[in-house]
Amino acid sequence: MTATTSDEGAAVPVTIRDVARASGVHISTVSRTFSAPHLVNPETRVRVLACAEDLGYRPNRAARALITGRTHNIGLIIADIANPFFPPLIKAAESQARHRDYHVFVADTNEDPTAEEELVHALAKQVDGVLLCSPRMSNSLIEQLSREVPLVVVNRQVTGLPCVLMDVGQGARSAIEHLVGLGHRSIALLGGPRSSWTNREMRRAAGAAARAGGAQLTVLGPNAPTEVGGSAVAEQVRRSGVSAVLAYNDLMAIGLIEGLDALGVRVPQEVSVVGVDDITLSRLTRPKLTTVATPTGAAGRTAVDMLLQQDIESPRGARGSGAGTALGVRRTTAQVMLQTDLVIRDSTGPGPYARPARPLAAPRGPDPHCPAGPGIPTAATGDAVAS
Amino acid sequence: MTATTSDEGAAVPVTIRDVARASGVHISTVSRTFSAPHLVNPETRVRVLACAEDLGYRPNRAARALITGRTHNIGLIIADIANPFFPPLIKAAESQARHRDYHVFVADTNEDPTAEEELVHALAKQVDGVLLCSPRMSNSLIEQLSREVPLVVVNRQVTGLPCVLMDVGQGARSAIEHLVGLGHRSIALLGGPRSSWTNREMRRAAGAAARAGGAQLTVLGPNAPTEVGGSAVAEQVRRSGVSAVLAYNDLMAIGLIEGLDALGVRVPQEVSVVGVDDITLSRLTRPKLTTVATPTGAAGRTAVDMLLQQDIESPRGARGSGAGTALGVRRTTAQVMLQTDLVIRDSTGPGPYARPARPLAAPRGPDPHCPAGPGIPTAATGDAVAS
DNA sequence: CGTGACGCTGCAAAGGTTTGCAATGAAGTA
DNA sequence: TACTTCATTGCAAACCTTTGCAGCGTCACG
Repeated sequence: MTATTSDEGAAVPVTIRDVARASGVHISTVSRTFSAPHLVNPETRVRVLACAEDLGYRPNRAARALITGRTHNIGLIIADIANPFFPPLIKAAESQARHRDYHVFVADTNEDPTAEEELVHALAKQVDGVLLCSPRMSNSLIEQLSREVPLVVVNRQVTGLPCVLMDVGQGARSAIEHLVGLGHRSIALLGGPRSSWTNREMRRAAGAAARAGGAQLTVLGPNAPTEVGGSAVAEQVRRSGVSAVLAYNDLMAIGLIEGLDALGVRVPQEVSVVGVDDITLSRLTRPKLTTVATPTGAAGRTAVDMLLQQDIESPRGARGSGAGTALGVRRTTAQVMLQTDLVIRDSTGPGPYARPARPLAAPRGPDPHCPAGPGIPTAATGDAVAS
Repeated sequence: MTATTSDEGAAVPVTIRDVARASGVHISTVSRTFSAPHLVNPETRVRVLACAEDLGYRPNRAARALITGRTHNIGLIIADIANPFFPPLIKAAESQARHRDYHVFVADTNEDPTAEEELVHALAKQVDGVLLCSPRMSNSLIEQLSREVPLVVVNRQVTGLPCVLMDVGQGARSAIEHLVGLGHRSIALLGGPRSSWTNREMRRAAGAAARAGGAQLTVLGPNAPTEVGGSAVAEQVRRSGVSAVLAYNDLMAIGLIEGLDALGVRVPQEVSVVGVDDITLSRLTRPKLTTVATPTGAAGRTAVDMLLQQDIESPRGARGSGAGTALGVRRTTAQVMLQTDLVIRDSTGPGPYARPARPLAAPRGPDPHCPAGPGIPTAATGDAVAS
């Protein structure tokens, strides 16, 4: 009869001390049995393990963290869990973390910069590092927070901090070239949140690509990066008279298509629409969405790797004179840029300046209006990855 | 010059002790300044707060948790974050928790019962309680785990534990009655995961309703509760010759519609499809999905409330002789059942035994085959909540 | 037989915070 | 004046674990 575990209800929390008492050894031996098994006699070890099992002992991770300075948790701060862009990233990060014996805690900020900051503070001491995904707060605040807890930023470039980026610039360029190749010369860009790095990148790249292709780009926004954000601008898109739209986001693209549909504007017959992300949903709506696929899974994995690598090379343990949770010297500050891919489906079609479908034996002569800038490398158009 | 906060890089973690030194009081006074302000002299308080602000002090929640036994965190274990059913629940839970000064940590299990168990253990000491959403593990295991950490179960009935349930039985009944009312007599039920409580409830209720309505119910499954799970059974649905399908889930319903489409079977002209959940997506696909709306937001809020209530009434603090983290005496064991609602959209239409569209002045006489069970309260059919 | 090495274990401090209790001093009451 | 009350603060134990150091016994080697 040691620490009685009453079988019904209310279990008394069993600590390392109970196990020590039960197995007749010192608590340090029990501790070592779990954290440094090779240091304890095999016989003792099995006895201790048996007692622990018997009592249902589980090490208190909070107490352990207090002294080691390592929680074996990582935090994942997400702008909006409801955006289907994120779950694949979350799952990839989780699986990668699990392989390294880490747990992931996800927190949602509702696109609110204040919530972001508060969450970083709240997580700081309970995790070994934080992945900041598509943050909405300022770069300077991010830098400041990075002094409190190791940070890896996803979808945002912050100098001096490790970042995982997706090449949406390249993606936007491909999309514009695709549209230009289809004969569109008047294109709208549906902007996302103002504080989004992705948004700025797309704008820059799309502008340049349009200029190079002899097309005119109208920027509409900023808008909420959701379906309603997209459907809300449908009227504006129609009035603007463009024949094609590149949306910040698949969700917005889908919302826009809905909105246009409600206005009696057909996609892609009257307006072509391209999204970004290639969320699962984009394959399920009609028309299926042409979109720029982003490597979300790879981003999650990479981000976790970078965070853990950074943790490992820094001093572990908060013992001694102090520099606590893995801060300090020489942090990896690598910035990784991942490729994106244009996936052509059914929401894009020939525009007003389109050349005839079959280059040879064309029924109608080539469109005289087409000023098709000479050297545009019109990326794969007809025969691409179409679903 | 007290604890120097080197401005570039590597900040030394500042503790309560630093603040005490800086403001010339004992650490206990600093502690009280934060956790029991009314106990300290206003003048002292402002001085301490100023120093704390100055040094950038933040209480170490892990250490605090170690002694109070309260982390002010709650864990949220989710079967599959990628299922759009969950985000609204997560967000509602988060917002409710935030109001009560709690943080929510979300973890995804990939529908894996083992991961579920492991996650509960990992979370146990780092949160004050766990919300188990649509768990896949056994009831007995859940009961056992509930001895380690306060638990609230969502979408599963476990006797002796607080549960938040959605009345999918009622939902399935309404759906079947709707279909029967439309003239369907041969209906399939697309089952979900075997270990799902919702699945069993639906099966039971749908079976009863079909019997009452004089229709025949074929159960197909179990299946993965995803689009691919749905599209995978399209062929089987076609072969079975049913004219209507009730799917476990909107995702499956949408997948099924896709799959049928690929086989050239049109919805709702040839087969009617009803989903469950009313995820945002169900309004965006064509045809728009008829579905049983579940109150996910309410479920999230209620679950958090029940958990916190349970925490509050139990002994706080792990001081004294012990019953530690909020276990014990008289836990609330309420089981809440939330209403569901049938939302009729475009994926359901008249079946083979349909009565003519206009009851009066019918062009064709009433179908002689229709054995329409006398007293079926065919819930709102034509003029319902249609989008 | 003495010495050193080694394997195993115990001791105690440390990590950052909370909190019951006691001490201090001032104000109020009799 | 003596005694009580009250507000404020300090003291130190406690939470659970890890870990450097030292002690002990055993064994091998010289």
